[in-house]
Amino acid sequence: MEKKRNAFEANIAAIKLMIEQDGLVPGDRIPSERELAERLSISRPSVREALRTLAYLGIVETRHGGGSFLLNRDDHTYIQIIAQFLVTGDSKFEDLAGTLRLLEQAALTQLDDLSVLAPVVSSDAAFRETLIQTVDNDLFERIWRQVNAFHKSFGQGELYTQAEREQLLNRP
Amino acid sequence: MEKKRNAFEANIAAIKLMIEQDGLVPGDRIPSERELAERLSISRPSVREALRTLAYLGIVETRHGGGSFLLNRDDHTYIQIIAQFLVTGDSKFEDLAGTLRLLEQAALTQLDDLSVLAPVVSSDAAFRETLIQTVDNDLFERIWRQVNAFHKSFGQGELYTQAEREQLLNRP
DNA sequence: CGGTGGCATTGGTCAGACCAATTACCCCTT
DNA sequence: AAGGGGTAATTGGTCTGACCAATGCCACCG
Repeated sequence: MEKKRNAFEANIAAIKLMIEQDGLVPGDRIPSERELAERLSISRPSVREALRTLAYLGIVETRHGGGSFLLNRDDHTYIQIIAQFLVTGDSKFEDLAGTLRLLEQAALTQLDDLSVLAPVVSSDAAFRETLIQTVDNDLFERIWRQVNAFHKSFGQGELYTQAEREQLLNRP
Repeated sequence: MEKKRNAFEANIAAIKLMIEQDGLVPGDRIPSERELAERLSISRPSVREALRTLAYLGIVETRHGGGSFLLNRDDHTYIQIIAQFLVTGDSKFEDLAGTLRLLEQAALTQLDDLSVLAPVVSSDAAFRETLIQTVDNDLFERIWRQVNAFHKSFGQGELYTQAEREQLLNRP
């Protein structure tokens, strides 16, 4: 019952919970701001503060006069938006590349048949995409995809050179 | 110039620009909501919608009665936000355990000196915690921590048996 | 039957008010 | 003069109500 402390975040959680309980799926329209305010017993400005944050994170989309809609999880743009604030993020950029290498290294140790990678060894993106999909773990794949999107938002090129990719296929 | 399209995002950009132009550094106090509204020629509710989003992303912190302060970028709570959305909803439980194993497998391949793990081989939690820390990658560690927390919330016990942990130390 | 204009709905923005927490400041005591 | 305490000003938190702007629905008209 820690009520008073985080009313704002509680409102965000309440809206997300309501979306869940109403069984809304991506593309569905969510209740109007006025209806949300009434159902949650909060004011419309409070609803809006939560809704704008969700919209900024790319979880919902609002159309003037039309309503608010639940977006696909893959449409989330918050990573690019957050990256906008990381003007001095060079030190953390190494974390991104390092994490990607770790994730892909893990996938590689799981892989028995390396032949599936041979056709895509010439493309960095396709090579890594294929590698991750061999794991067949939805959560793992989502994590990789988000980190990769974050990494790409910094405008970097290939993660491995062609020679590195070929070497990875011969090692294990 | 700028279109009417995205007044909200324009407000966020304007606040960010003002922070830059005022030469504010992490820890500094930013102008009050009322002053921001006046300087940007927008209403206080509009200022609040932008500020609340920045606060949710961990870029600023607001203290009731005290003001709003610029946070250190190294806090990067945005990673927590990203992780929070990665590990919500329909993640299958077996994906959680599988992802943890993958992450720890990746850490293991990076580790040269296995002796640091010997003292903690008797404890599943300590073993895995120590293993992750050897990577020295903040983003990687946070991702692991979030997945592990979610896994624990399902009330599961040890991820590896004692025999499995000892085997991991002898393999490479 | 199709187009179209009006009206209800919904998001966008604003002004003002009041409460709650914090901070600043002045005055009194020592 | 220095320190402490209490009060007023400042600031964020929330709400009410209002009006504008964009959209969508639907009855009406051609």
